[in-house]
Amino acid sequence: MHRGCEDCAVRDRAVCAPLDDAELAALSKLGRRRRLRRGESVVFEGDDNAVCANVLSGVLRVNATTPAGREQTVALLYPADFLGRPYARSSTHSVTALTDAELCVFPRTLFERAIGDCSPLENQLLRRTLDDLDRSRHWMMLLGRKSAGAKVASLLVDMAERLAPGGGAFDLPLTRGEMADVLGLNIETVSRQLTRLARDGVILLRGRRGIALLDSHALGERAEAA
Amino acid sequence: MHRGCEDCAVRDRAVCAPLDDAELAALSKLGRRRRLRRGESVVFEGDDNAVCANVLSGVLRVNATTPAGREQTVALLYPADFLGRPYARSSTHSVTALTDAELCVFPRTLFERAIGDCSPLENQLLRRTLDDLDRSRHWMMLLGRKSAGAKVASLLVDMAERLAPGGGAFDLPLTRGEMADVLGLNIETVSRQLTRLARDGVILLRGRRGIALLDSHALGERAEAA
DNA sequence: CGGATGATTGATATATCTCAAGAGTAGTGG
DNA sequence: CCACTACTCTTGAGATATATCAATCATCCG
Repeated sequence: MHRGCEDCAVRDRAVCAPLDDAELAALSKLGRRRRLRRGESVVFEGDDNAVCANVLSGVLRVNATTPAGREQTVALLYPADFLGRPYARSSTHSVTALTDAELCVFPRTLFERAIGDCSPLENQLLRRTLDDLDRSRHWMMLLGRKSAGAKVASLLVDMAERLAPGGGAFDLPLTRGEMADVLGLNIETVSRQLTRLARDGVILLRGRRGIALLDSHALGERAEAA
Repeated sequence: MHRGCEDCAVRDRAVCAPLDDAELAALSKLGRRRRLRRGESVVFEGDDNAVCANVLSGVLRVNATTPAGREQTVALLYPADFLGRPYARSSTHSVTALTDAELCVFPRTLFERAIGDCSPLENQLLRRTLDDLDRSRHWMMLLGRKSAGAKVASLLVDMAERLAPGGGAFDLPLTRGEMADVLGLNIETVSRQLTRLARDGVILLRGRRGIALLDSHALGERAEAA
């Protein structure tokens, strides 16, 4: 069955953080852990919107598809992030694992009931959703007004903050093509911009996924440049 | 002073819709009506985040500024929409009236207290914020992956739904330049796309702001085209 | 080691931007 | 009521960033 929340890796950072022991016990009865392999989806665009979840480990993407069939990634999910869309019967996005990942999954309707029964949970979810909205709007600015070079630099800064706080080296959770879907670019443009950053000594690329930020300051400048 | 909520134009559609009489009376004590002239701002990027509000009439825009100084509109607000960012000390966006407008304004901290005291209000705000997030992500798809022609068509469809449900003619609340800021384009490109739609008989332009959708179906197709 | 997939690089095409000029609309004040 | 002046909008020509197409090259995995 479901193990308790005592050993949860994101106990103090997920939506459930503000719950007291009794509330947590009630909520934990509804949840199940689920492992995902890289490439597996939890939510499918257009399908029944069956689940909500907390991300325990790994990186996921939230994708929308253009009517013409092109993909746009509208959010990246990291450990402790909340996933899902309460109060909607069907899902307008898909959610797919970019790396192997682990989730704490709740049936959507039960989770909605938990929201109604547990005011700290509702409030925390509201705060998170407001944060997500800010992030989404910030990303709109990037998509609408930044150059390819600034987009790529921004994404690297963003991922480094999540995956290697303090700076240094980390593994990219995304392929070039996946980065292109996040940034509204194509594969070749992403590749060229990375090559240029490496040539200029701002980053160091090691193999397909290895990256080190050699000059975070310069990278930040490029993320903000016209 | 502040008149009651009985004559409120958006009584049954704004965040306060689910409140009972007592709850509404308590909330209404905190709010004041405020008129805005076209061009006036209620919220300034980077400033103290002092207010939340309901839009009673008019159209407003929520803008973000690129570090390089370029503008991107991240949301349009219509009557009954909620405006503001609870739980944040400073504001990351500016909010400006595109037409003369009327708001029902609440001091942010008092509104936060009301959220805590009134569970239907909190739940309604959560639902709205989730809707806003969906809309924002949908717009990300447009910014990242649609062509100029599809962007302009999409915006027209969107505005028509809000301003002239049922189709037909309405006045554009935005100048060409303001449309460009919404779509991540420049003025000339917006103008050319509109001219083309008119030449093709999909819309009819009358003066600067007048527009009629002659062929909503064709417009929809163009909004979805590659 | 070999094959498959993903990444890089180059040449070319094209959508959108930029720059520049002219035309249409309002609004203003005589 | 009619210039006059401010904008805003349109249109065109040319520049440029990014996309597309195509080939080669790494890297990873079995």
